Amino acid sequence: MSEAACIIEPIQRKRVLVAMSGGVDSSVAALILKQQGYDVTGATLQIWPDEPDEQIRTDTGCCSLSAVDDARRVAAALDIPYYVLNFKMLFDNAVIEPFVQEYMRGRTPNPCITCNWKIKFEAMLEKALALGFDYLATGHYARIRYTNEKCEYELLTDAANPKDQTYALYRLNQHQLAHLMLPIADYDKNEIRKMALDAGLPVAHKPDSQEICFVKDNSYADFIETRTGIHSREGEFVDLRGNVLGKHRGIIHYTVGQRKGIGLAADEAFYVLAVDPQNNRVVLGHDSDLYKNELIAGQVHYISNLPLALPVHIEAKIRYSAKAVPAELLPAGDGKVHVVFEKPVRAITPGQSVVFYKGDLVLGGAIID
RNA sequence: UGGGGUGUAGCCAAGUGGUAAGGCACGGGACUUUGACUCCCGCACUCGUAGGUUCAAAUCCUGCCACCCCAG
Repeated sequence: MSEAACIIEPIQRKRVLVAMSGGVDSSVAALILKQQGYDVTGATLQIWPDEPDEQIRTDTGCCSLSAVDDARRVAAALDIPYYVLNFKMLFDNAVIEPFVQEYMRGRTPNPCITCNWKIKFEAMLEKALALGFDYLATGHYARIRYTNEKCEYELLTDAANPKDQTYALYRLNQHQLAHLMLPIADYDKNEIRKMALDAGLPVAHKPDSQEICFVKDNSYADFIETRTGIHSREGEFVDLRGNVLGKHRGIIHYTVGQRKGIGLAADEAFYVLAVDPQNNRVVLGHDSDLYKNELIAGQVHYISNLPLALPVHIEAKIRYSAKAVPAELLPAGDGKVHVVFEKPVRAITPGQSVVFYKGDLVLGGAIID
């Protein structure tokens, strides 16, 4: 196939809106683009309703309000225009509400994936394009490549980079990739911090974010109870045979593979094997009971427009910090997929995403049933 | 109130004269842009209680208390 066959022409203009979280990564992303000569503007999403002073957090979190202050200072230091975009309603509807509902159903959602999917690369990107920008840029660790063979954009991991974030980006499509820049992809975290330091950015030493951005103190269960007004009901811990082992504090407190917080003393540690919202039960077992070699997943998404011929051998990753492991991807009816792993994997968790890779290439992913 | 047994941290449990293992739970930290896992550290100046023997006792002796079992 010749280059002439390609329909999509890479865009040549240079106005870039950088999604600035107030953290080091996105700040340096803006820095790099500016140094490369792009017409750079910064923007922070305001996604969480204003609250009194306590909301001014000084700790981590990709999206807390202190993020706005930090991002604004970085923008000033870089001498670029800066805006705050109010996405509170959308964030509430598209991220927080589903997050809460999923937990109520006994599942374990990943709000960061939803946020990237619905907010950053959908709503924010469209907003940027509507405002006349050519690109949206973020501080994610992942690479984008345009291939002339397929006339498509590809999302790639940086195998050497332990900060790889492709797991959270598997919902990207061709349109989005065509307008997305990930400037920090070729650097590692130490280099990024050094660049921030050298440029005198005020966030050079800010710690990495790590909590759910809209939940304080990691107490997501409290958050759910407060928001829904429903106090979680106590229920039974049972073993695989249905024997009652004790009482749990409400299913929203548990996720598959969890050890902490069960409170039962035994010869061997107990882990959550499954959450059963119908009977308000939590099934417990031991570590060896957590390994399974297959899963069914829905809401399948592929990055390429070209259909992926199933079955196909891939590598699959079942959670953010897991390793991608060899698996076979099969059709499962209803538009779902059946993933069969070569070796059993630990703690397959409903609500989490399974992401498909082929070497460095990110193929797509789905949400585990 | 006859006989036997047991009593070590929140739970289980080593230890039988030489100065309190371990597991689970729990707490703290590291790691981590979800929830987890994992890793590291901590966790009985004290062994039901009161005395006694001994250079030295959780370990031996005695009283008391508690619980369990078997008998009537």
